[in-house]
Amino acid sequence: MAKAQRKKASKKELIVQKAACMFREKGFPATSMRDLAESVGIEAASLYNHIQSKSEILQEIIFRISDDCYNHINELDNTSLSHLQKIESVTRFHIQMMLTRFEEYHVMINEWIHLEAQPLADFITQRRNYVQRLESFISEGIGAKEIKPILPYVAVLTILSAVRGLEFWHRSQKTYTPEELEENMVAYLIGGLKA
Amino acid sequence: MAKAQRKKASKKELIVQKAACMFREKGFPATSMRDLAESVGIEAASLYNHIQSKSEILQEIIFRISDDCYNHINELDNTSLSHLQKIESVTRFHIQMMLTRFEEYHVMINEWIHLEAQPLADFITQRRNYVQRLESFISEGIGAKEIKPILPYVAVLTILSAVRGLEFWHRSQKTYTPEELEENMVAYLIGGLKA
DNA sequence: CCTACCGATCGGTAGG
DNA sequence: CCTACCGATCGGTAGG
Repeated sequence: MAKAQRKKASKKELIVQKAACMFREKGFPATSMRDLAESVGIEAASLYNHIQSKSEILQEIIFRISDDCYNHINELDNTSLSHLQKIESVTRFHIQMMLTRFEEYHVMINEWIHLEAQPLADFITQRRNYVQRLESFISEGIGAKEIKPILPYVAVLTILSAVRGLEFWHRSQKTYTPEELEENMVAYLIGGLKA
Repeated sequence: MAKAQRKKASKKELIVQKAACMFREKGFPATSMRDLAESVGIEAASLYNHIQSKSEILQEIIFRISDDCYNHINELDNTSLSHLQKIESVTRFHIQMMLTRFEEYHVMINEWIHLEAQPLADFITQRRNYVQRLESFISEGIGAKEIKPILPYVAVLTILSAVRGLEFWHRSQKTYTPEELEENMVAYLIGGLKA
């Protein structure tokens, strides 16, 4: 890769990171390109040398995370984990996303409505698909008597939403360690599923 | 109450209801007063005969719901419910809020960041207070051996966030009944706490 | 409740 | 990467 390209790519990367922070703090519509430019350290007009549009930035943030989630469950197919262990793995994965890639994950979860028509449709399809695959882990686990009878749909929504609660820890900071939070939440959510 | 006042109050009510719908759909910053006026059926300027400002509407929506939540746990003090039963009652209360007062509850949960400085500070204080009182239900329940040992903070965040998952049911609509959702979620969240 | 309009700010472009 | 600037739209007010 040529030096100029590398430099450009890393500047774009900086813009995307700063944008994730600001979109999380204030929301996508309430973040102006001028605010963003200031936090990057350039003029608003100069942003457009690195990105196409405001909404392109949102797309990048969201689909990077969403693709990572999708890849994670794909990899589970090649393992010999039980159905319950797969659900546990997904739960831990989301908890870690929330704890270590807080800004981007938060933006995906809270700002996806502001995607433009086509990416929005793609996102919704991808998420529905994702939820359905998790539901099948649950229902197969119930069939195998690993998991208590429960509506798989409710179990999946509960797990995926519960993780959002860690947002508040991220705000208040430091009273508990990330490990404590993860272990307690896993014990609650996975323990509650065990047959 | 004079007839003119009653009429005015109900018009304001209509504005607040329509605003709740639109804030939920598009978010507070992305909803313009012109959009809102159109959905009410008047000109944008005329809105200001009934309300003071855009942010006053947001405040009304949020504090109505938030006060109702707060009142609900206050009433629990006068009951002889066990600690676990109190947590169950709170869980059901939030599930019902999500199912029956969807727009306003959703706005409270997702748009509170857009409150102005003073109401924002009030909201954060009230919510922290609320969370702490729920934590004490949990820790007393653990002390009384009604509830499994768990970090009360994690249990409370998990329950309150889990309810947010029902947002997606509200979107997709009708595959399951509200009762099924409530009973399944309560079985999962409360069942998972039982000692 | 409307018409007319305010200053501010938005996302984005031209041209260098 | 900047200066200069575009048309559009924002929340809100004046005056009737």
